[in-house]
Amino acid sequence: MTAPAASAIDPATGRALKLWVVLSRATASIEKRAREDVARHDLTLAEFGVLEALYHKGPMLAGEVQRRTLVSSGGITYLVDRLTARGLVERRPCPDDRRANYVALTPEGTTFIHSIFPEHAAVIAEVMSALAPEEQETTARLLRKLGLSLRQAPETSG
Amino acid sequence: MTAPAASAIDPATGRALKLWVVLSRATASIEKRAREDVARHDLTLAEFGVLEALYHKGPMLAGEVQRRTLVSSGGITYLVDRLTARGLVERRPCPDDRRANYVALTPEGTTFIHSIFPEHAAVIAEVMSALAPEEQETTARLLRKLGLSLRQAPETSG
DNA sequence: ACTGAACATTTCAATACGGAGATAAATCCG
DNA sequence: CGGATTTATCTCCGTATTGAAATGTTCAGT
Repeated sequence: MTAPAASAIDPATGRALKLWVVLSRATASIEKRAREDVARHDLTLAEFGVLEALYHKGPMLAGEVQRRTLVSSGGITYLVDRLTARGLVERRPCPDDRRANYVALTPEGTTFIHSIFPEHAAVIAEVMSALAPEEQETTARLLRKLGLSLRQAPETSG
Repeated sequence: MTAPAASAIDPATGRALKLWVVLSRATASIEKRAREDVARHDLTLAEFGVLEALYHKGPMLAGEVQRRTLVSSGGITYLVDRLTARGLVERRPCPDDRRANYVALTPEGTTFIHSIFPEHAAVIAEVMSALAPEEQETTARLLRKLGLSLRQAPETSG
């Protein structure tokens, strides 16, 4: 009688809920660790994400960075403003489309992310080392499947 | 020349980073969906989490709710304040320890969460239905392993 | 060329949440 | 018993983030 409604949950739903809880917790734990790591350099995870995206993909349109880093359109402006103020990135007008503009690392920004990325990657690697390589790949494959299904079918029921 | 540093990443680190990206994205997508669902009832996910915890476990000390819902100490006060203002939960003094107090659902709160929980659970179930039951269990098992390792070993390197 | 719709980005106000220190109660130890 | 330490919660402030409306741009149709 201590679990009033849980008993009314069918197995499939219970399984889904359990997965959701575990997924949330694991992500929160890792995020916390990652956040602490980048905080040493006075960065938020979102800021780090922008730098990393530019580092690995080169200059991108603001909208691309936005989609890649999963922040709102207002958020990307804020982030780029902050990083610009620190001299790590810069805006460049897009010649083809004057509505848009590129965001690119400055030389300082490149040096900076180049120096801190490996440490951060090492932290993530250590965190994930709780799983064997094969397990990591299995998890990634399943989560990718899950994530893709959500982007393809935003609203199904009705 | 378009991927300046990625080539310098060893396979194990690359695997870990890839998993981290996929994990973040999947969680963000599901969180977004879950957030939209509870927003219909003018709740944040954190508020829903508090209600759900109390619903399934009965009255708990504020600190327990905090640990379970992964918010800060300041956050739990804020959440309980808001839910109290809406008449959904109430604080009850703890007879044994006057510093502490229980947080419990009011009758209204119980009715409320009872009426909305199944819908929310159904949303989660639908989201997770992209994975077969066995896949869900595998994912949950691996993520649990990952999450546990983090709580047990907060700081390893040094 | 002119109108209006779609689009990329920015501005702006609102807010949920985290974190440090304060408060108050319980516990421990001499 | 009385002072020190730990524990549970709250208050206060900062701030990252979102969502809506505004701004300026492109493009299709006529």
